[in-house]
Amino acid sequence: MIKLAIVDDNSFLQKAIQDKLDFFDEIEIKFKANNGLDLLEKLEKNHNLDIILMDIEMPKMNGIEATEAIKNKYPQIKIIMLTVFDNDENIFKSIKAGADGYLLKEVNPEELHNAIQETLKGGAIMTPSIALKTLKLFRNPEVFEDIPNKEEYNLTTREIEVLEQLSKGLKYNAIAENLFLSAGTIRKHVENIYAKLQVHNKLEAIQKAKSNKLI
Amino acid sequence: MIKLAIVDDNSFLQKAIQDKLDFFDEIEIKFKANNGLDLLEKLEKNHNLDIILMDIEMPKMNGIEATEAIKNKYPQIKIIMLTVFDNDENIFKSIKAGADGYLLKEVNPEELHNAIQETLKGGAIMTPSIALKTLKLFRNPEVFEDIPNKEEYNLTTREIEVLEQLSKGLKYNAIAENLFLSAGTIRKHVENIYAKLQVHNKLEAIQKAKSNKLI
DNA sequence: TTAAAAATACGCAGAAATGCGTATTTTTTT
DNA sequence: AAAAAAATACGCATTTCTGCGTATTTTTAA
Repeated sequence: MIKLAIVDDNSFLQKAIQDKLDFFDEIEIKFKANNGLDLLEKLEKNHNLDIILMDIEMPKMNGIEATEAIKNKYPQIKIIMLTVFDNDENIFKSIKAGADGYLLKEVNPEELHNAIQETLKGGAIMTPSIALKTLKLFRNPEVFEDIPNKEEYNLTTREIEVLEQLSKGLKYNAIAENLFLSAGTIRKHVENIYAKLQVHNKLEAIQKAKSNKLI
Repeated sequence: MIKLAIVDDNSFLQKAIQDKLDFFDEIEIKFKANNGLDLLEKLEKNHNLDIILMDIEMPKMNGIEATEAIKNKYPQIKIIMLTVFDNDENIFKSIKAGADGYLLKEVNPEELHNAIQETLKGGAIMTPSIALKTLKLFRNPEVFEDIPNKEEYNLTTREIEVLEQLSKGLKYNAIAENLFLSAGTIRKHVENIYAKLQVHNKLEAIQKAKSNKLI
């Protein structure tokens, strides 16, 4: 059985999607959620899910933010965006957030079913109009120049230096030797870095630093 | 009638494609070419064409170069890449060259027919495995630079799954919960991953996996 | 020239990760 | 049907990391 969830703030559209899936015996709709927050709460209780059909425009937390959160916490769960809008920004952000597919709500039951199957097999599915936009975005390298996440973290020179060493996979002792400091000092710098970036381990710190072009 | 051309240096594969299309009455195979140069010469005489099914690996002029040339001279002609290889480099270069779709030769007649229709309607079609690679390329613009020396590490599916979770910064306990395994099993997988990649911590494993496009 | 910020350093406690060994069950290949 | 590979799981010892507290010295800014 395929364990699936539907996320949409419009209960009519929720029902419409459900109706499309009712044709298929091996799909079990584990639950429905009305927005990203609602979904995260429900996943907190039970994350035994294979795939999520996600609307984008929703109150409280939209589908893109939710996708990002889920892919960080439960990366094994597949997510297909299912929306009425196909504007570049939504597509681009959805892909960046980690969506595994992107369909328009007008999709027919067979296509939806096929998309679910292919996604679970490890492929990806897009409606042709979306695929075209994806290709066009691809040919246009400017889009990759990120919307500068210009948050200000106020890392000091020393902290960035330590981050750079961290990002090489070096242990505290090795970094201390490299910089002619005590290991304790390195630890303290790392603590301060974590506090400033609001993370709790090396990997998260490095990822956040990279995505903000601090290193 | 849809006016179509097939470009492939292997006459058996040319014929195989033709056979797939013979089912469909509205498709007219205007001509076949054996390589990019051959195609350009034939277009010189008659460019009254709707769509081209293009192989990539060909002598004299390959499909990517041909696509670039044709999109420059006859941009109204649609081009679907049809190949046995789905490596990142080919996909990336094809898209950059202006291809309107990308299918693997194992595609069945209905899918091929559908792809032709959708492409002529102004959409784009990719097989799921290609679409996935496209999405990944999208998320990792760095990969555009280096075509790596894909070493063979023989990681298993499970090991890659664990690596992916590791790369999100998840702790062993969280990974265990996500995959419904014991933490001990995750540890063992990680140990085996380290042995295979010849590294000794998460960060090195993730970096090595990424640079070899294992994740 | 003070006050603030940054850099340095240590200690303790607990959490997490790593290395090595062993062993059973399940799946795949031969 | 047998052999090999993959996936599962535990235990023990050790290292490394993380969080929190405290404190001194150096550098920078008001």
